Amino acid sequence: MKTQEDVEEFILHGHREYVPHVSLDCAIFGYHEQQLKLLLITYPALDGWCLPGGYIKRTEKLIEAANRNVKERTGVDNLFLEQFKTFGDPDRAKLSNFDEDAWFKMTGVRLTDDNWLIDQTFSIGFYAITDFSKTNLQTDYLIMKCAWFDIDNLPKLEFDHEEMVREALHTMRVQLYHYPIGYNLLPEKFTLSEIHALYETLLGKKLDISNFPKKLIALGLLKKLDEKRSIGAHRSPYLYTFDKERYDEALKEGVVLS
Amino acid sequence: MKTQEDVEEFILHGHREYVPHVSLDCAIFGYHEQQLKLLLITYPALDGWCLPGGYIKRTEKLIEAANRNVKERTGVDNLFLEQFKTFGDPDRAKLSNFDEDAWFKMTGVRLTDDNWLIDQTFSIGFYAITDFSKTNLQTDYLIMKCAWFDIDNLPKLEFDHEEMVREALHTMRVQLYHYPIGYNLLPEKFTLSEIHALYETLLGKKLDISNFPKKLIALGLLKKLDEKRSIGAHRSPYLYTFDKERYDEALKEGVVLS
DNA sequence: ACAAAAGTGTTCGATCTACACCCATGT
DNA sequence: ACATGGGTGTAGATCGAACACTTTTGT
Repeated sequence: MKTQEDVEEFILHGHREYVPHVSLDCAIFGYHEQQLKLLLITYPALDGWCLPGGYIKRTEKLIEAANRNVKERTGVDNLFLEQFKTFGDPDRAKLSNFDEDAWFKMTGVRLTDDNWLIDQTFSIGFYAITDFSKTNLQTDYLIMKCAWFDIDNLPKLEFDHEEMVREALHTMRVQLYHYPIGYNLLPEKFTLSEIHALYETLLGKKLDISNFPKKLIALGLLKKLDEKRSIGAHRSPYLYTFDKERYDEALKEGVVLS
Repeated sequence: MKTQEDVEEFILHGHREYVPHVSLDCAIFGYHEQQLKLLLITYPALDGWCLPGGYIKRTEKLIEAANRNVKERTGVDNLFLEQFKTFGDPDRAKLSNFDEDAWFKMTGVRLTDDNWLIDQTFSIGFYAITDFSKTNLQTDYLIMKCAWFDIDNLPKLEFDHEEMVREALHTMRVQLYHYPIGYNLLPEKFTLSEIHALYETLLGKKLDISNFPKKLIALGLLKKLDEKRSIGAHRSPYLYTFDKERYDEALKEGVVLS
């Protein structure tokens, strides 16, 4: 959505290119140096923050649409993306404070009651995780703001997006030991401390530093390398990598050691 | 869908009452005496079998629509119903062998290309389990056949419904120890043998008879009663019930002992 | 007494948890 | 040598699988 013409076309005739009544929303988690953040956006004429989302093209597979969505906001492609739930109660998208005039000013089009965007819409929830320091946030003609928020300090969200975030977090945490989450969140080679911090942050709780590596290695997700990294005035830690083969299997099979 | 007028109205103007482009499909598993079956239906003018499904009324919550669907087919209300995945790839509903003339004979309406039923539709998958001996299968003006099939001997299914069944089975089996599945599948009071047979059948594998009760009791799902049941020429087994309070918690919390 | 089914231990090993301990490194 | 963070080891508890054993019941 680059120009105002794009927007007008989308509002008036978007249902030709996109399937109406169905959208997707992405809970994109961002990790970096022991901080867990969530990407939120704002739409024109709406006060509050929302999960980034959008409609699905008639030619697209579901996962492709989710990927496109994530890429449009963050610049990052081919992230690990996983469906967690679909939302569709009739009152889920009730707008509390839609400012018609502000919308008109922004878009140049009045939203009439018969517009395809007004009708009830189901939303398929996806979640993803990326390294927020490597993203390149992009707004849009229809997306006013786009920013990372600390997961423990989220603003009030519009629609049913707070429930979505709860469900997304829960699913992500359950799947953390079973899917190749975290693959893109660490450098190619990393230390145990780094992955330990990552898992603690994602799970939001302490993990015993001694038992933690045993578990991951037992699961076969980690490979110990023969290299060390110098970190200054302390003992040099060994480096590890993810066992890519195992991870690819996991993606196909769905689960590592089910 | 009782009369031909209903059907005509539905085909021509259904999108007024129902949300177009979105449907749901239910994998309804049926259990009875160590048999696991799946409910399948056929539509007019289509050779193959499908999962029962339908559209969602504009006034309905998602779970209510799923419930209505299950009740319309089986007569059973208020089953445990759980979403497992949403399907929406553009080619998922390609009809291989749609017989236009047969459809016209059945319904009295020709399906034109601009009909709301023809357009791309996303489907939200639900699964449920019931006791098939207590169901009362019902067909419809738009549902020609409706029958239980042995889970190990399913016919070829239309659309992407084979994938749906695979996913539904997988989700059900993962959730078996965490959700109050099976609550409606056994009599109020039952023996360990009965619930043991149930779990073996649902999981499709043998479970050690000795360790099995320990696990369920440890999870707190079972309560041992002070009664026995006489079963003839053998030792009388104790009776058990589900711990309803624990189960209700599980429904709210989502998980028993996460 | 017996067959058949119910129900209870008991052993062994794997896995988790908590914590104490040793190692490496630069100042 | 010591402070600091990296890494290993171990004792105890818990869990799970496998399998043998005892109990109950009607004939």
